[in-house]
Amino acid sequence: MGVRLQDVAEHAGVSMKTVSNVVRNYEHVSVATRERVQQAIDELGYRPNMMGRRLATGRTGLLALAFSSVTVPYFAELSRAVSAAAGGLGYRVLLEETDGTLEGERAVITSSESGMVDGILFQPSMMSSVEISRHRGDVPIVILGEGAAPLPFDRVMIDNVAAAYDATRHLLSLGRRRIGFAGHEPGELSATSVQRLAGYQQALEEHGIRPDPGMLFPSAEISASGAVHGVGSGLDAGVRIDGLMCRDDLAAIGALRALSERGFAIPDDVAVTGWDNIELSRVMYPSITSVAPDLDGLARRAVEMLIERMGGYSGIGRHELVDYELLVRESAPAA
Amino acid sequence: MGVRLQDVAEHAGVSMKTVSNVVRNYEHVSVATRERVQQAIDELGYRPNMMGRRLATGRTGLLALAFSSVTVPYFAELSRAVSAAAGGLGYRVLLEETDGTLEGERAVITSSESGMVDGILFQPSMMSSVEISRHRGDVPIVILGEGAAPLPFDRVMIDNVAAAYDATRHLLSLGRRRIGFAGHEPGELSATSVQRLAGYQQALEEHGIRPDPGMLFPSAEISASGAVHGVGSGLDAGVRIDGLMCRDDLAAIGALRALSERGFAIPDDVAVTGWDNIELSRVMYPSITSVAPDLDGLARRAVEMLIERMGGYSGIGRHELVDYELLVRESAPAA
DNA sequence: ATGAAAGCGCTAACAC
DNA sequence: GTGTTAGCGCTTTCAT
Repeated sequence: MGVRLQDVAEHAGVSMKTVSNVVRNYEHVSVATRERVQQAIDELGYRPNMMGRRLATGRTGLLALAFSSVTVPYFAELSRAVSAAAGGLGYRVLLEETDGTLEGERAVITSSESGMVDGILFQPSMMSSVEISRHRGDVPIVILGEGAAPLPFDRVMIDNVAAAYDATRHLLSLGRRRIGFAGHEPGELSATSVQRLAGYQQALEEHGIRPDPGMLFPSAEISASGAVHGVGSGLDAGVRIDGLMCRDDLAAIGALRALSERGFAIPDDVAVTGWDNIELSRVMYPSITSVAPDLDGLARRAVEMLIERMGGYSGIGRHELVDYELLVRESAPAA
Repeated sequence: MGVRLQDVAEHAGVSMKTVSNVVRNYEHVSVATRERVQQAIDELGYRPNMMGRRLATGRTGLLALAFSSVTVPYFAELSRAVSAAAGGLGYRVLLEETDGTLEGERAVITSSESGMVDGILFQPSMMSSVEISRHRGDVPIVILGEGAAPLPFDRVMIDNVAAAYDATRHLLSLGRRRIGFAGHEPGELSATSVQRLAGYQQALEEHGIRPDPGMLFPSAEISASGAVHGVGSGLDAGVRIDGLMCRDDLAAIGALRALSERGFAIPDDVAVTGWDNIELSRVMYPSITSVAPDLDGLARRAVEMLIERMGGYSGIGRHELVDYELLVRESAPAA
């Protein structure tokens, strides 16, 4: 294999300990020794072996970020934010995809116990709080998003009910009254959908509008094409709306297509809002008015809390909210 | 820390070796012993420690997949394909983002030498062939895509010139004659842009059309919004086209916006093609005619070749092509 | 079929 | 300031 610490030590005529000290920038090393060792390192092209170090120290410098799929733009953008936040604190990020299945989520939790990572940032979609909390590993977990979160765990999210309320109010301020909701699950609702629907409903009721179950357009799958069909079949069944709040930007993109295909003008006939502020929401035509979570803030707090846990902090679960903002764009412009 | 092999051995009243044999499904273990050990494993909740194993075996079971950014939909979809292919062969995939910078790419190559992964799938964008080939580590590398690829390395890609030729021919078959190209770099071209432009040019010339440099719409950045500006400013400068071949689907999405904003109907006024067949290309309105690489085939071959290299194969670099297909959709429908 | 013991590459007491 | 040495958890000859 490659060059070992031992080899460098011999080459420089010092002990392994000294080389190790140099490699890890330990301060109490004489300048002369340091130089000599560094030269040996360069000459031999020595690279420390992470596995050996891990075994000796008990830590890997790796955090896992687990979510359903990296092909969901929001998660891809979340990855960048988390990588940046973690990188700034000396950690690298290992992406784990769960496929949004129970088995996938369980596999992530289980494999985390194999010592590959020092901590996990987990955005659950299927696992229940009780099941997550059964995880009694020594690897700390911080929950991302509004999914199940056992009380003892830290969690970071935005206030989904409030943001959904704001988005719906925006649609109401445009004079829209027949406001639908699109993109939620057809059967049992995810926590995400529950909260966003709650904010939507609250805003309508405050305006004296009784939410109409007929104006709910579920998606067979949580994706853009799912929304194309969900919204499309509702429209074909004769449902008429003048506003549409979508569970996420992907659903909004699908809704845009379903509406356009049928000749509805956006925003004139139907004003549409999305959620997540993914990059493409700015490029769509029309661009999409969207709830924009403070992704950097979310990532930063999540990583900070995780590192505190890894450091031994064992206080009660902290549930923190980060900011969000309604970005008003063409699909539902200012009044 | 957690439960060790040692603990299981004591609990079951056998040696570590025997437990190890059971864990790794070694066949020569008596049924009785196996059962007893398995029970001890279950009772204690033992999970093998990957790091210890790695140190002892010299392998991690991890492959790195390196590309510029996971927020590029094509790379996200590539990740899925690679994960699936690798998973089937007993490997997990570690995603490495290079940010499309030289430092980022160098960091990936360098850190690979720290023993974290057994092999690397690398889609270069900046590093030159000579620099890549200077990598004399013991970690095998397989190159993905049409970027720089030193001869001694294996590489998998689709025939970019041929695919670009096909896409342009499709536009020509629609009767379009003023066909532009959008989304390439404004300055020095990437290998990707070079090849796609070559196929585009070839098709035009074969049709007796002299490629017009004025119909080239570079993007300040390789992204959808880059294309919005690139195509937009060309249009505003008075360039008129009836067909547009885009370097990738993101550029096509940007072009769609730039054209629509200015009142051009797609495909009637301008027929547009993309590249990569990302999920959203099917959902756009109009949906995007796109060059669809056989992603699964590409991922499978790449992983297979990498594993062969990891297994010690040291033949000359194999440069393989996988299939592609022009998916005809609304933005440039069949004639 | 199972056990004993020697490492894999590195770190961390503990000496000096 | 630097060297010695004992592990970290696991695999793996080599015996038995």
